[in-house]
Amino acid sequence: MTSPAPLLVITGPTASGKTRLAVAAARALNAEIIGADSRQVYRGMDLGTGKDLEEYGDVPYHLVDILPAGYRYNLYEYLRDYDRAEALVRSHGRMPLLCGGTGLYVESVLRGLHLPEVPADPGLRASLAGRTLAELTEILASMKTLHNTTDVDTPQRAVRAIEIETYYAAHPDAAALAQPSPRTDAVVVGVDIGRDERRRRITERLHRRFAAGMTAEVERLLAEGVDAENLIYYGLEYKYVTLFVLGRLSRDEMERSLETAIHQFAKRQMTWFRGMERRGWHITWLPFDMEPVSFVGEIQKLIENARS
RNA sequence: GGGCGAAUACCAGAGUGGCCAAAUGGGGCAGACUGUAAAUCUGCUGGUUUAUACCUUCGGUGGUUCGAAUCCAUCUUCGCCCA
Repeated sequence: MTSPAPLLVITGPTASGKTRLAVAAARALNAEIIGADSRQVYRGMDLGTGKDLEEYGDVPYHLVDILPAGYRYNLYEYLRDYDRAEALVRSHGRMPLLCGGTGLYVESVLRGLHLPEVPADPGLRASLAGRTLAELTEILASMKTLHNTTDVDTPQRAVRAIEIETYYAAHPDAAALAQPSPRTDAVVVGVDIGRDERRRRITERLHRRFAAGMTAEVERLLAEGVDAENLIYYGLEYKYVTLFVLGRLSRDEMERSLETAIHQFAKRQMTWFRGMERRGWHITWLPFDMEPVSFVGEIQKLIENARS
């Protein structure tokens, strides 16, 4: 009796070439790719998110192009969709290959986190309206141990956190569901790329994207009725190109700020991965410029070791 | 040829006798982060393994002063204006 296929994870910073390597691995290992990218979920946002759909060929992929541009996806929805996607891949008798650079999504999957649906509570929100962040923080602290800082970054976040805690208090079964159970069947590979090379590739890729019509892509999204504020909220390419299209930034300012912002984003991704390692996740780093055949060979070894 | 202005840390830029290793912003580095995560937030950023400490720094040189990034002289470079 063979043990079930492990969960293979391929992550890394932006512009490291994750997709290409993941596709090679999926072909060799009979896997289907599940995206772990908070922006590639949107349809019509291709150049700016670096979707590279043509690289997939006949390899099935999930959680890419699943939502209309302008939608605001979140972690709860991602985990819900992830669980469905993994079940679907397994029902095909294939190995799930989680690929993407959204650290929060990747780590949440690895932690075996499943969040219950917590509906908005208009009454509660109304009763908390106008409270200061300090007051909200105090209320939240009285409900649970503050285990993170982003809950109380802004009043809106704090209100949502209180809303969730209130719901948990009334629904113990939902609270129980939110207890993570870390997965032990995962093999995590990181695409390793040095800082200078990473920055070079980001800059180079950015120029290619502009040449390929990234500005036109944003103009098209706006013309289709996607709200500019939502595009700006997406950050990076969509934020800066939208600001340029709206005339709020000159072309030169936009290109410079965007390039810097992407470099900073990649750095933040690396901070997340280092944090994951400190939290106990083992990531095997393989060089970004490895031959796909060798890359796949290394992964096969890792999977065999994990099985024994 | 004459006149004026400017030269400050990686960059921009404040400071105009002591409270200045020098505001602020950017960049960079490090970090946090469970319902926004390509988001949001925090710390550090001349050197000395710790520092309410010392050393080196504000174009160069030489002065004035108890004390200079700040005042004076001179040189260099850059910008502007009049010829």
